[in-house]
Amino acid sequence: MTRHSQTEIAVLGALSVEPMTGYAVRAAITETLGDFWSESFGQIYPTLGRLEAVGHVRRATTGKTSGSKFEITESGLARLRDLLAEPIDVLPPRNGLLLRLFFGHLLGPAVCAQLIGDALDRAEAAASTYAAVRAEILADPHNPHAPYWLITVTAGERAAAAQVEWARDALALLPPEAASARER
Amino acid sequence: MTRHSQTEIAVLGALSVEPMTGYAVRAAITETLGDFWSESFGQIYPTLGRLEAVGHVRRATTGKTSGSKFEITESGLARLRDLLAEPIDVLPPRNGLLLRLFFGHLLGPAVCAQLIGDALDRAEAAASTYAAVRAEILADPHNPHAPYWLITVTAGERAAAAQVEWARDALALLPPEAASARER
DNA sequence: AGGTACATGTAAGTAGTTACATGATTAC
DNA sequence: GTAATCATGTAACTACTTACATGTACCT
Repeated sequence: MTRHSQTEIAVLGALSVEPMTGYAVRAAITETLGDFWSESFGQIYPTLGRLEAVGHVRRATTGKTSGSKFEITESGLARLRDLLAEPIDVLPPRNGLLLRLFFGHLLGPAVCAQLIGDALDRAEAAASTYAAVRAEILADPHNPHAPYWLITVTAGERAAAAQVEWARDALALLPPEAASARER
Repeated sequence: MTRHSQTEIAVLGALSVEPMTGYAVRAAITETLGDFWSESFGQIYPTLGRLEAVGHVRRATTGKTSGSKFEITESGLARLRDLLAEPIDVLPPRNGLLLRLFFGHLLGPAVCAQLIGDALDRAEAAASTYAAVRAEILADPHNPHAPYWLITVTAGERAAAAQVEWARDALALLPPEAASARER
């Protein structure tokens, strides 16, 4: 059972919204999907090449000598629908923060407090950006994607809020510094 | 900047709690850290071999002919402390569910409702198991790991609760079936 | 003219999974 | 005796990242 790349979904998905260069695909993914997806150039260009070879994507030259816009073809759109309908290939979880905290006894309360505090800051920062994204989506009510994009933003908001609450819980749960600062 | 494996942390961490066989390391990781970490045999045994070669782990033969208990050495414990203190190597996010929902317009509300419903079920199931884990930790109040393990359980509880809330939000946000069942 | 952003790609390497092979021990 | 579980490993493969190489377009 070979696991297959979901990169194709992200690339075809980006091109389904609007034709763009590979460079712009990368920018679109990091800016728009950045909170729950990521791709590097080393993945995007080979993927575009393969998609072009099988006709799921077409290269429309721009006026300029460098760069070309990629646009999705009918078969590419069909392929995207198929891929979206396939079962989700769940990655094994790998949460480095929780792994460290699980062995936090060896690390000591002070270092753990630092780790949790950093996570709290990141979560608060994330939470504050979602409001802006939400407003942006609501500004274009005719976009048929809007309800779905609101669903993903909501996921980000809920997750960030939960992280903030957890971080406060966690700081309260830490043992007092003196008690276990230095034990083997 | 080569990224280095955090597998070593998980393996040394497991052995720091108690000496055990490689097989048991795998079991301990999937059972205890399963919600936020995972390792396969293909990673564990080579890692144990490398750790043994540099003396961070020692093979204590059991009475039986097959299998041997691995135990962490002093240098292994020092190594673990170092690794735990290193900056967390964050994996790029890859959430297949949100990726699909972001392009949910192409998938249609019915399929999306199914995806969200499945996620809701999984989150509710996860939430119900955390209570048992919490009780287990609280049953052994002398364990110095207890506060840290409670912190990780709390993370799981908060995340699961947030998922449940999000799923309900999301189902409410989905456009009515007729509106976008079949377009473009 | 020089710097920054745009644009496309490749090469090398890591981390990880799955599947396979093999055997010992335990429980029934 | 046989099936399930315990136990240790290896081989093949995939996905992915980073770093490099190369060049164009635009702005000042």
